[in-house]
Amino acid sequence: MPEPRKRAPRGQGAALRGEVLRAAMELLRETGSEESVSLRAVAGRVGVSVPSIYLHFADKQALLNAVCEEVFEALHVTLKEASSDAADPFEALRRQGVAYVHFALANPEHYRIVMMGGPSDYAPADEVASGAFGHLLASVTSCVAIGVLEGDPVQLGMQLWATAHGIASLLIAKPRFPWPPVDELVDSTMCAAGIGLAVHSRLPRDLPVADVVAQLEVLR
Amino acid sequence: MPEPRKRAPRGQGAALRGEVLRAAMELLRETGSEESVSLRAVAGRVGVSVPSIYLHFADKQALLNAVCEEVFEALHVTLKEASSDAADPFEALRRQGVAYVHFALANPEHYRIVMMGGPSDYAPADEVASGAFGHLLASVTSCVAIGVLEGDPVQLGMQLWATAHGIASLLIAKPRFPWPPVDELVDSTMCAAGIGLAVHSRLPRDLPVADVVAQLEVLR
DNA sequence: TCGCTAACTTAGCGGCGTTCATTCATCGCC
DNA sequence: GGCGATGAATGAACGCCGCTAAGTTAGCGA
Repeated sequence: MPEPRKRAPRGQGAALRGEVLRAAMELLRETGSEESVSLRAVAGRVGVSVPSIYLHFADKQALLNAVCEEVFEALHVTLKEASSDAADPFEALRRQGVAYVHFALANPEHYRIVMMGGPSDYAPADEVASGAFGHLLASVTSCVAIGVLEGDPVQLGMQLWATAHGIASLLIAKPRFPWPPVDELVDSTMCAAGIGLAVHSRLPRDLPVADVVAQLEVLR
Repeated sequence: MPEPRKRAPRGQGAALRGEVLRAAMELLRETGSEESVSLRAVAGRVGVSVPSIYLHFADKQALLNAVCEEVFEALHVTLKEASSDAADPFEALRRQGVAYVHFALANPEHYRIVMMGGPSDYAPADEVASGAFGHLLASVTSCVAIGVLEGDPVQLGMQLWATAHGIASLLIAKPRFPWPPVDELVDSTMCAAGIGLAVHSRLPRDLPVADVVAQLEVLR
């Protein structure tokens, strides 16, 4: 039943690291649940004994963190592609939000361990975090530059991130909930969030929302 | 070391259920991590043997689900109180959002198992879900009635829920992230979300956001 | 006093992450 | 060709976990 693996030649011990990482990601995808990614299951899939994993990963968490790095990078690439041919930075933001949620739904367990895990689960390295988040930040900064958004780009970026994450993580955590059609929910929420930020940032504090609504009637 | 517990009298077997549930919630709060709430730890705290728990809960998940029910109900009460003295339904929504995030941050592990757990972790009973969510829905419906919001109240409610959840769950999952001041982040995001929904729902499709922004200049 | 039964325990299963001492296989070197 | 050195990988075990089956204790009605 198990497939034994040939011992790596002298200098190639590190090859096992890649195989273990690969097996963990596959198991996560195939089983769809983190808890069934046990070291014994990973070792069995690679065709190796359990303690061999400890030659390349300090503990199970380190292995999962390595998985997270991969996922984070894949997310970064996805967001970059999604927004590459946007007409303007605001449109780029919307596309990134939609792509973000779609990525999460396409890789729910991967997304879960990266973004919904325990507080100690994964603290992305600075360069990794600055990858995906930095890309988002660049679009936000462009929006501020052309006057569509106002305020601190970091805070604006986090608010948009939180919005996309809110939809993604709820859809993942509560799949049985009677959600409306996902695409419409995602698109509409991201649009509303963007517009909300644009509008809110240039409103006088505590202006009754009714006044805003009234003013907008002329746009219809 | 452990504190033995006196056997309950004849008809009072169910008393143990309450003690177990209480101990589980306390452990969750004190340790701040779900994984250290083991049946052995719970049983030890109650002063009882592990299998006794199975007299009242089918398995560990059932115990955690019972914890979730308690948390959900507490959340419901919190939201109701927060919005009870709001001037208008839109203000009620904002207050509910802020209270929601504060509740989550005050009870992070409880919030985690209810809202960020595995897909099978907790499917709230209909009457429980309709409690907290129903209350939110009522406020949304009022907003639609007075014309501040437009559209399907259920979808609008879910969008607001997702926004609040996004902030709460990110703050819980990534506590080391350099967040801006929480109160301001929460308040500003909830305001922006509400305004965004109000504005977005009454805009022609694909209206460039720049037009909206230009129109709003008069409000300054 | 006896028996029934609710309330609870003892003992143990298999699986988990982790560790330590050990074995195996390959390499450069004489 | 033999051989020690060393990198690659292992076997066995520990303590914890959720869970189960079988057994024990205590109080009530008859």
